[in-house]
Amino acid sequence: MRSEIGREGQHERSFIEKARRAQIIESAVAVISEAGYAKASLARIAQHAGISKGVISYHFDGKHELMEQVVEQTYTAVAENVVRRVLSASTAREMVRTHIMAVAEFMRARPAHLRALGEIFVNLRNDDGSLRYGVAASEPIYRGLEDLFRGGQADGEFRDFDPRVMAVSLQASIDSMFGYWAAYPEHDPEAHARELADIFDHATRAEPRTDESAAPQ
Amino acid sequence: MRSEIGREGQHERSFIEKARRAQIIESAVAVISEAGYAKASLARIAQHAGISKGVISYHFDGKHELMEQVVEQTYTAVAENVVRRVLSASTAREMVRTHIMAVAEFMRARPAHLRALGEIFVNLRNDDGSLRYGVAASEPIYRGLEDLFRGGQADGEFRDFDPRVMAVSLQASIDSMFGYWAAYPEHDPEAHARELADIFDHATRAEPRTDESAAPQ
Amino acid sequence: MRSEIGREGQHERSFIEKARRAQIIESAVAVISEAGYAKASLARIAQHAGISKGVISYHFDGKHELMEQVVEQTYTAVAENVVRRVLSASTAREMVRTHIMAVAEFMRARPAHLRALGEIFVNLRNDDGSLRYGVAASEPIYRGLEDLFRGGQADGEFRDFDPRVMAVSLQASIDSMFGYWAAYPEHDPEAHARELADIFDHATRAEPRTDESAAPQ
Amino acid sequence: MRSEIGREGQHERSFIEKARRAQIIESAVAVISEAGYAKASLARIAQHAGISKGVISYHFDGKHELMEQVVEQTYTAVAENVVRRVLSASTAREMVRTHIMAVAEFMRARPAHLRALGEIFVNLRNDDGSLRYGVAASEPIYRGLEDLFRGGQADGEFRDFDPRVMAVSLQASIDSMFGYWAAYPEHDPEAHARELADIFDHATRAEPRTDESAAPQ
DNA sequence: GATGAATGAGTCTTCATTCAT
DNA sequence: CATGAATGAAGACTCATTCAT
Repeated sequence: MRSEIGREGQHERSFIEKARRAQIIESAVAVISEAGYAKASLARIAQHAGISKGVISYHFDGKHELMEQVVEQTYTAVAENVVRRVLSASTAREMVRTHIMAVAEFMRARPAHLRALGEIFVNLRNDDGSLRYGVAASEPIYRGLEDLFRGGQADGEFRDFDPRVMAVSLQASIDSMFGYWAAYPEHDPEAHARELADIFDHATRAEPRTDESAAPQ
Repeated sequence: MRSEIGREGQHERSFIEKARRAQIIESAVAVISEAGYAKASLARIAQHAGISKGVISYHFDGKHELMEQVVEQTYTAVAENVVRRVLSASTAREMVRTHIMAVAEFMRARPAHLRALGEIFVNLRNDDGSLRYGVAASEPIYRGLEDLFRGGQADGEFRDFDPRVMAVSLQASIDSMFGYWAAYPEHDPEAHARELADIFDHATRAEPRTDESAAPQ
Repeated sequence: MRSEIGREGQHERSFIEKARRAQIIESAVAVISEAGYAKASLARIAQHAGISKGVISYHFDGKHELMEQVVEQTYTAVAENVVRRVLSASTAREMVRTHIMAVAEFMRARPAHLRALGEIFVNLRNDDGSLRYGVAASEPIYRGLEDLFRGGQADGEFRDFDPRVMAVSLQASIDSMFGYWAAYPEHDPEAHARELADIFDHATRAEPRTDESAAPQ
Repeated sequence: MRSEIGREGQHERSFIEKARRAQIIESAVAVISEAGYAKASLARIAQHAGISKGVISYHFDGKHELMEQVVEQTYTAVAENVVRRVLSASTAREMVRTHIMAVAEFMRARPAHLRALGEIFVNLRNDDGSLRYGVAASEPIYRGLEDLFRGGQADGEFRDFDPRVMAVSLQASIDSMFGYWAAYPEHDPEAHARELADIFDHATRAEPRTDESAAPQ
């Protein structure tokens, strides 16, 4: 009901409304994560929540807003969790490793949320057909990682590389860790995360010596 | 159709049929890449091809098969291209670099195909709701990279790491390179590819010395 | 509600209730006149009144009754106004002219009410699908005009014509005056009213002479 | 299907399509005229035509286009019929009378069409909420009548009056004739038409003499 | 081989109404 | 008295599929 952000002039939500919205969002997450975005109709989400279709329309401006809320909620949760832990690390090197491990942990705790997030990212579109959350939605993450990398380079912890490409690649590798685990549930995500941390540790660290270590060709 | 003659295997398709199928596949690629999977209805694909909707149903068993054919065709093209070039390299290290560069090249040559491939990968589902091409579809790639890595490790070119995790991460990083370029067309994909090659060069190569180089924690 | 007390007639409504009903009716008028009948949902009316939807249901038996009340209120106001002024005229000829001018005046004073009235007239239907207010709703007006015309004919002021057809045509012309003004706000309604009075003055008055003035054919 | 006017570059309709469109339009007319615009859902129209809902969407771009087609078809039929007959009259006075009689005739022949026309006129709205056919849609009629009146004034057949107001009033009176007949089916529309012709004959004709004929006040 | 036509299930959304608080 | 919440039916529209020609 009504709109959400920029609450100009109205309406802190009642307790019961917040509860309903939360319930519907959870159902949306569950349905999307199980059946995929395309099959996640309002009917199905309502059915999963045990409510009537109209309730969703009552509490959300439309499917679009519901999806955005799913993203916002999940995203916020991930960010808080991860950022807090990353900031507790002292060196850039440790920060990268912590970032990877923290995301992996969150992923183990809430696989459905992450899956739903992924589905919405690649599917939700604006009216003009453009992706609502494209790569651009990851900008904040890229930016944060870039800063981190630049800091490490300034400190001499990291070698000289393009921080943006490193950020994009790291983020993609983390995402794939989740996807891989989803496909192979017997796979050990923690071990994967540790390996991944090693990979980017080697990829970023300053050259141990002044050898002829640059890439050939 | 697809059943009357020589039903034990495939009947060989007539010239005209092959042409029609190719034409339809190309239109599917174009529409998916422009409008996204969800908006890629048969009607739109037919319109783009300048034919009637019925023709698609005539030449393909259904939308599902059409999508599978799009994947198969594109996939085959990528694989041939990349594999041939990778095999021309002599060391494992060079092979990895060549792999990255070859994919990047293909991607620049056929962005629509890659985009369509991505859309189908994350959207096409079996009747039971499971993803038709999940991570599992990348198994052949993973397998190939694994072998490559293992070879390099045996040769002493590469350090000791989990080849599967490395394969998954590399593949994801390559995919993200494409996605990033799609979102930021002014971004230089070749430079990105070179950076990426450097990243995985550092990530895989044998330790230059017997330092205290392992990651902490 | 509307039933507990004094159920044999109407219970007299409390002050607050009358105020609420008036407020809701005004909002209904405003919304109908701005957005049209089809878009005048209870939700919109409630929103315009700054109250909750339930209130309307509480004070009115349903949308149907609300609409009827809008008609009744407006209709009463028009009738009182016009009738009083018409009766102050002394000849039938002046009465017709006064009738036209009085309606025009009311129309300028309350355009929204007239517009809403019109919308409800052509839209509100009984459960069986028949128009709630069809032409039949204008019977009182027709009747009044008929009497007026007949009086004028008896006095020799008016020529011999069918008073019912004249009444229907006059009323329609008056209504159209309003509609035309609504469509062309720069149009001068008072001039229009004067012209219209002239038209029906010529149409009704007794033949100036005993010419061969009857219509041909 | 596809769009209609401005047939740039495509598509004369097949025989069968024309037939279907005609059939659907007739059903729309019937349903609107019987149940009213608000109840004339695509479902009902389809049911009346004995076809599935989707057929309508297939042959028309949407409900909006269907409604416009109903108007266009009916309008064209009326116009042709009436204009042809009016032009056969020789004096302005006769033309006015013929106009009235011709519309009355058409109205008797196709009451449902006229009723549907009326319903759509006052109900169909553009996306922005404005009436698709407001008074403005009658402009061509007004214009034609105006010319006619001006001609008569120039010839000395008609007295001096505002042709626009006369046109609006005449048209409204004609419309009301139809509405009245619809409400009172036992009413004789031909007699009504004759009376109406008399009314406007008196209203328009030149003053027989130089009496004291101007309106009082 | 190809087409246009038709179907019917499924999509989101709107809405008048009811009800517990 | 008033509210927010919920319902369930009905709305227009989309789409993959089927079929006669």
